[in-house]
Amino acid sequence: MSRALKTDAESATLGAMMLFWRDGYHALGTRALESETGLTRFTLQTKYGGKKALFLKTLDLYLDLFDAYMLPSLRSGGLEGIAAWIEQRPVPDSFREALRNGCLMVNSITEFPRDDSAVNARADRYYGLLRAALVEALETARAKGELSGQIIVADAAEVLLALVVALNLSFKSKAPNADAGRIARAGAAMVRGWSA
Amino acid sequence: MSRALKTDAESATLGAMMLFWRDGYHALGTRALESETGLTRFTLQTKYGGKKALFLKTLDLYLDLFDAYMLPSLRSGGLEGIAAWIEQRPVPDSFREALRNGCLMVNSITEFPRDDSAVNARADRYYGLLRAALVEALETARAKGELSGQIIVADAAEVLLALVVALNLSFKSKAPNADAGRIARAGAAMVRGWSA
DNA sequence: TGACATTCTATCCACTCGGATAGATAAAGC
DNA sequence: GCTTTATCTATCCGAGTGGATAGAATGTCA
Repeated sequence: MSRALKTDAESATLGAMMLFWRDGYHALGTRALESETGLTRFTLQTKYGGKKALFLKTLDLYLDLFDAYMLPSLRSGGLEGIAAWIEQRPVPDSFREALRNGCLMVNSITEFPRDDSAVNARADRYYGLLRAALVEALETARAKGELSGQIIVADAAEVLLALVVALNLSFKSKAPNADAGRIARAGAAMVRGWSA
Repeated sequence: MSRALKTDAESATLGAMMLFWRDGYHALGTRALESETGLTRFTLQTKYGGKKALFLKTLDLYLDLFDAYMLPSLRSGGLEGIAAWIEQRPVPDSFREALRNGCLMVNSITEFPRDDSAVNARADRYYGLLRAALVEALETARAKGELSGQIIVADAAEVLLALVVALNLSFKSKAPNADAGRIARAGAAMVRGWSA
């Protein structure tokens, strides 16, 4: 029974994610959401619970994809793997263009009030995932004997965490001084300098 | 001739800056701007040229203050000065609370489209100011003989630039994993590890 | 084929947005 | 004290917001 949806839930959420990523939450209207994803405003209310609820769903999807596609190659590559990951993040081709809009999570942290607990919960997951992956990557490098004894894994992971976040921000800007390549090259050089 | 303004231009711009800083551009309406700063919506149009123009003015003011109050102590402090600056940014008391909303420039980069040239011009200045101050600080440290010969100033400055940007982002979030202190301590430790 | 459940289409709603305008008001110069 | 000039107050505007709803359309199952 029941009439078919114009767009299945998966592709609607993915399309919405790309739009929120590009425009931000406030700047994207429900009518644009409707015309660009095939999602109906009626369905947005009855099935997704409104704009904000759908947005949080897209944030969750974003983090799922981040965890599934970006982090694995970081975790296992050793020291040179970390450096290479920073220089050229392993982004699926379909996301290459979207990444020019920075990181949906970073963008969302700045766009919502400091005490938005729903967004903070996602931010917590984001930082947690990234930090854990960096720690794992560094510990793998240490186990392989690649890492200088002077390097403290926990501290190095924090510095790399900051580096990744800053890269995500500089992607969003066209300002020449915000050139991401410049930051990435310096970061990769730093990592290579950590070798034993 | 002419009636007096309810609020002088300087305090109106400063007040508007704090509000944009706290709420973001889209989330702050002209009516809230009016009631919280004393600025009149009439004056906003006739003297400032509308909401966006005023916003850009507050961005310029923000960068002026950043240059005048935050960067000098960074430039001149030597290696330990850099580490201390990262751990405890020299923020005037009146801005302590506002800084919980992150950095107005960082927030603005994420909030506006990638090709907003007016915002990009300010972002370019921000990155330029910060990078130059970091380079100067590191070169001062080198001149004093404090800096290890293995450290390349240009690369180290990029890493510190990323660290500062990431700190500004983590201020904005209440997520436990985004704790700024954690990042700052690791960054300061890294800087101290650069000593000769 | 007809009953039923669900979505779609098309409005409608109350509200807010940034901006514009007209008449009242206040300060300075003559 | 009157004129002049700029700002204030109050209102209005058209457009857009997220959300709600009623009737038409569509798909499944008995």
